[in-house]
Amino acid sequence: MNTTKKVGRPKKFDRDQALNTAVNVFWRKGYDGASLTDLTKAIGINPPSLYAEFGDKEKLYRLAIEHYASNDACKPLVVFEDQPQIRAAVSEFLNEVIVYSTRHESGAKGCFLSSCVATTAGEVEGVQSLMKKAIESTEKRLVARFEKAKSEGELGADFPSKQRARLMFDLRQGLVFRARAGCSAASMKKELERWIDIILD
Amino acid sequence: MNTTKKVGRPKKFDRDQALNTAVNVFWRKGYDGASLTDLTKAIGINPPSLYAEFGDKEKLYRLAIEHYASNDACKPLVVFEDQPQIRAAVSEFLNEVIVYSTRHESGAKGCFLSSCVATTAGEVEGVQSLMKKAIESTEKRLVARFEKAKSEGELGADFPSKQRARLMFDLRQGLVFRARAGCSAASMKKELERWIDIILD
DNA sequence: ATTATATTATATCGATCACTACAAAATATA
DNA sequence: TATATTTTGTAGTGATCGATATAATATAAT
Repeated sequence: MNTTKKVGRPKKFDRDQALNTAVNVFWRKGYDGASLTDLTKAIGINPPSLYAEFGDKEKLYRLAIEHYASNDACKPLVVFEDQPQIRAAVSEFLNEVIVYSTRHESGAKGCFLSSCVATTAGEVEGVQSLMKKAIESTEKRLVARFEKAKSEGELGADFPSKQRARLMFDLRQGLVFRARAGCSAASMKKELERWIDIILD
Repeated sequence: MNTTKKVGRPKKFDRDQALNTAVNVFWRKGYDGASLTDLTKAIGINPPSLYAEFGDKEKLYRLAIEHYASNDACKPLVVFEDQPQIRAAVSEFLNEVIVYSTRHESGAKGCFLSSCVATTAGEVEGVQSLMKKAIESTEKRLVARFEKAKSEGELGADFPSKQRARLMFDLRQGLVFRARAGCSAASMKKELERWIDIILD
């Protein structure tokens, strides 16, 4: 009864797709580097439509961050949760980090949060707390996967899930930083096996 | 014979100090977020002086990056090289990373390269290669310190210096990212002992 | 058909951006 | 003292920034 057609001229854009496009533009150019012209042209709408839908540039930016953080835009996490074997999960997580930070659809390298949003943490209101939330939420999911492996007997009962989740997450930052600097996927995959050992003990 | 006084009105600023100030401004606001007004006011000069000395904003930015990378502005590296014992060196390196990424004179959190310059890697010409150079130069110095410890018998002859240098460097990115997100120094120091073990085997 | 509603596209707004022309000021040299 | 040289401070430049007022357009309801 509420999914029926609405009165008035129909929108010519999809909100989620627009947010996804906005993420990609911000990812490539940064918050200050991305102009309203960049954003509206990429989304395919005119400024008034953008302002009616998202408020202003700052609000759009925060919405883009939330969209990225919530929408499984960070594929490595999904892979990590879905792999049935824990060692394969860790391996695929790190592999996927390398893939998505070197070949993302946005054309940008690295990670949206750590290679781009981080710059605005002290400048744009609310960004720092969004970053912290994203970190906590990600670590929580990493820990949960380790705990699942423990309950299934894949990992010992004394396996320090929280510690290893943090370790894996921090190592990830190194990879996406290298990717942003232009390091090749191949060069980053070299040490991967050793890292898996370290993470799983 | 060439350190004598120069003809013409004397400059009222020091080039190195100006570059240091520029680093701090860029660190806080990012490349696009830092306006010429921000920069000239912080340095204490007028726009024409800045342009005569540094060319333009983009060139100043690249010079600031080089200044930061070359001038031991990254204190953890210096500490790592100076500590006589290798375990203390690793410990002090990580400790110093946490200190300088949470309490820097610029007022900004994180690391200039990974929390700020990274954003402009695909946008400002030459930045990506400067980042890569900084990574390679840093890793070379880390490796050299490990090799020194090997030659002094502190580490076994089979210690994989290159691998551990990369590991330590990548873990560092995690710390500075957390710092940028507002994580406290105390919360980051918790896992530190474990990390030292991992790095030194 | 007419009306109400919602989104569109056009054409801008003042403010700020990076940058510079110009002349006064401060030094060394002649 | 006079001249050459260099940097300074003032006062702007056109361009682009984020954001909007206005009116045309496209739908549903009457």
